Amino acid sequence: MRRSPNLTEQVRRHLKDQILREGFADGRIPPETELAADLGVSRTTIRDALGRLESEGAIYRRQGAGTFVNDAGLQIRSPLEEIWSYEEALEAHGYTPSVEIVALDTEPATPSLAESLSIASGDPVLVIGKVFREDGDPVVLAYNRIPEQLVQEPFTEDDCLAPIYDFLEAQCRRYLGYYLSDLVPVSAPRSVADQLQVRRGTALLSFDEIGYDRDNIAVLQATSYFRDDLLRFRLIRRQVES
Amino acid sequence: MRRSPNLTEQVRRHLKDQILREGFADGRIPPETELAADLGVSRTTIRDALGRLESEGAIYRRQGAGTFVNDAGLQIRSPLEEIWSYEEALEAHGYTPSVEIVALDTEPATPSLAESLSIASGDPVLVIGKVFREDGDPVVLAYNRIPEQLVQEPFTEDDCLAPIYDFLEAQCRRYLGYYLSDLVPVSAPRSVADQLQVRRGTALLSFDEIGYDRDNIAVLQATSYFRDDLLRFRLIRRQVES
DNA sequence: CAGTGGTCTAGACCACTTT
DNA sequence: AAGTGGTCTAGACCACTGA
Repeated sequence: MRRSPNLTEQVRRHLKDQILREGFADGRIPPETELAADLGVSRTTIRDALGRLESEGAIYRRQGAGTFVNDAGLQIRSPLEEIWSYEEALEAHGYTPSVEIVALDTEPATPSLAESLSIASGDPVLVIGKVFREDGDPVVLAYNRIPEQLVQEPFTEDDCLAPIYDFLEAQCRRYLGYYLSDLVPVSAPRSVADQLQVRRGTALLSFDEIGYDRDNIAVLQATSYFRDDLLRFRLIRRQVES
Repeated sequence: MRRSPNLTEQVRRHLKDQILREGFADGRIPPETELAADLGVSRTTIRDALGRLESEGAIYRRQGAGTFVNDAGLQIRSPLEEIWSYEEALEAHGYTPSVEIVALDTEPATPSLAESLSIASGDPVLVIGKVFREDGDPVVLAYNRIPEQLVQEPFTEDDCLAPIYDFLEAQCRRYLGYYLSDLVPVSAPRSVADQLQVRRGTALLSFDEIGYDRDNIAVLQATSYFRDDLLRFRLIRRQVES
């Protein structure tokens, strides 16, 4: 075991694999000291890895009693607190998605968009619209907006098929750090309903997100719509210590 | 500084307070070694506290450069990965809510509810329905379902006004550990639309949750509906290390 | 009372940014 | 080169569970 990713992450993946292969009898995970000795790392590293597994719902711990596999929590496919591409998310749900560009355009920034992206109102913004399908059924409709001044490299339509963070790296030399995301229920308007092949007025979940790079600069606005009948998000909410 | 809550949490709150009071010049947080010396704790404790602040969006860190306040992330009011009462959530959004019971009943468990709660189909379930209002405007409609066999203590309607985890502790001697929550967009049906005073068919966000106690036993099912125009959820989604 | 997870420390070394 | 955050270790002691 050596560098990249770090030891804690390697241990986390090792344990996660073993959990998914049901490699722990009775769902009981060995004591931390034993894991540390077996894997040749310190108990601190083991505890960090277990801490991540706990926060993603894969295990739970009871002081004095032990550490156990959490079957209910393992049902989470796409952890909301992480960034994933829609291809990844759909594959995690058992799909084999295809992607199609449905919009590729330059538009002037509206005042609110300009405010979000810290650019001037009316500045040109690249708009990339994509639909992700499973077996012909549209599951996700996503629009990404990037200030045109950030786009340094020329690109083809194929480049736009890639996950947006790959596009940001290749075309803008920016590295996506995090999204600030609003969860917004919408009643499908005409254009969205057509793309997702649902009736107008169908209730859809949407994400309204601003993407920030590693220097905490807004580089991206994204709006995505999901067919609730084909893709549902699940998360864990924990009691915090008082 | 002594026990309960633990040192890390005390440090986290101390730093969070100072951030909110804008006590750090230029949004720059002192080096970890300096914080450790100032507060008289180890650097590890400081790092744990900073790690939590980072994951909740209050700060960001850049290796080699420093730690900084994240103004955008501070806009998050009700972190989705935590459990809060709706009173708390609404207060965090600047409201001063009132609560009213709109349902208090015993019903037989449907097959799917029984499955979720690990009880027998048809077993009696206590249903508590509540509406949370701001200035007379309904903001949240919540239904909680608890297997009647768990309810050990007699209770009055007043007990039902309390947050459901308080009810679980007082009446069932159970301690809520976490929720497994589905995010579900719904087109408001008649009953919900009436309670929330919106038109039928309005798109609403709902949570469909199973609550587990500290021993990982399902003790509660909850469905909640939110007026998107009055209460919106925001979260941080981070790039994970590859 | 033995064994488990929970908290905290002190210190070493590395990777990266800034000057 | 100096200073910052990132990783990892070894070890001490505490709090709680369960036989």
